[in-house]
Amino acid sequence: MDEDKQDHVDRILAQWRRERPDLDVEPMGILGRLKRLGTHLGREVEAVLLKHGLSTSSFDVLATLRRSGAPHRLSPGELLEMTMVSSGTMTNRIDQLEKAGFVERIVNPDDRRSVLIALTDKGFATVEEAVGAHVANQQRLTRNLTAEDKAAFDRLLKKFLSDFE
Amino acid sequence: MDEDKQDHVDRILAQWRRERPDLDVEPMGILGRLKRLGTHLGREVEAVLLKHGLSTSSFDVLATLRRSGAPHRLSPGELLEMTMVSSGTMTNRIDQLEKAGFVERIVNPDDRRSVLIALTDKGFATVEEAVGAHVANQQRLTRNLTAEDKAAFDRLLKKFLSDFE
DNA sequence: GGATTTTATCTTGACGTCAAGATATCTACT
DNA sequence: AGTAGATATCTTGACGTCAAGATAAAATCC
Repeated sequence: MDEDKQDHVDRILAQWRRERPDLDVEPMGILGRLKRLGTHLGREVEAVLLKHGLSTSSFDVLATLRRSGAPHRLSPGELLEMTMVSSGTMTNRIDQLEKAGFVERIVNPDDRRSVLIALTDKGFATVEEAVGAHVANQQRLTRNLTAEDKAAFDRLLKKFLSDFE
Repeated sequence: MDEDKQDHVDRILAQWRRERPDLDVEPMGILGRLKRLGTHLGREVEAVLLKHGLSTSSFDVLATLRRSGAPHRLSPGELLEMTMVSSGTMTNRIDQLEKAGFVERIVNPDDRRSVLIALTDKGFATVEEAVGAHVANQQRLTRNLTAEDKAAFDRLLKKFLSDFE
């Protein structure tokens, strides 16, 4: 199934083996493919969300609120925990979503340092539509992997990821 | 080996299953882990290169020139083909590297639209050191994967990646 | 109850990226 | 030769991100 065909990363590794035969580049192959694949997938995902007026960043926040369940409210701090971005980035994301009318900031009467980010009706409707298209897109993107591939891949990803979180 | 332990992505999927049991979220698990893993790995890589005064972006360009072999010169267009970035991004990267003294722009006598980007001695020395540390770091990052894991992972990545390039 | 430390969020300035368009040069065709 | 189209690079303006620090409010400690 063309598994032995040289791809872009193979050519990079071949160059390194020629120029620096002392280096063990096996990990570079894995990490290089992982990075390229991530870039491709990120662009595919972005393209679909854009049709719903959302960036990946915006979608991530709206989706986090949506899947948290009613009443669809979380503090910026709680959103932060779930999204691997800095606090400044989260402030920026919330600002945009608020400007677009997808969320609103509600003062937290119990802790005035804090604030609650609440999905508006418009935000809820938008993310509800977008998540359907997003999931369908994810299925499309993985359609060429067999069930066995997907299971093995997920197991390896989970194991690898566990080294970092 | 704790493969059944809930990780961050498992918790996200559980939330979606509760809120939207109609969605098939298996692909979301794979793509979510891939994205998070990529982010973690990217940060680890960046940290090591930073010790050599390089960003990942800068290193990518210098490494491409280095592994192309003597005389370590490529046009911006050739660099573009190998790096998945836009032409504007490449111009910006070259500008920085030139300012830092790692590369120089040499006019191409055969085609005056074009230019050759050449590693300076300083650039060569820097990338030569950096690539050693980088490869060692990549080995460290993958040290918890068995030889079988790595082979299986690479096979799956290559297959998946082939859908996009 | 007043001072200190901790927590939660936001602000600032810098960087890397992209899409779209500008510029300069080359190629091909008449 | 002259013109039209293709090609190679650079410019511009907008985003998303981060680290570091600012601000404000709570919690803790004496």
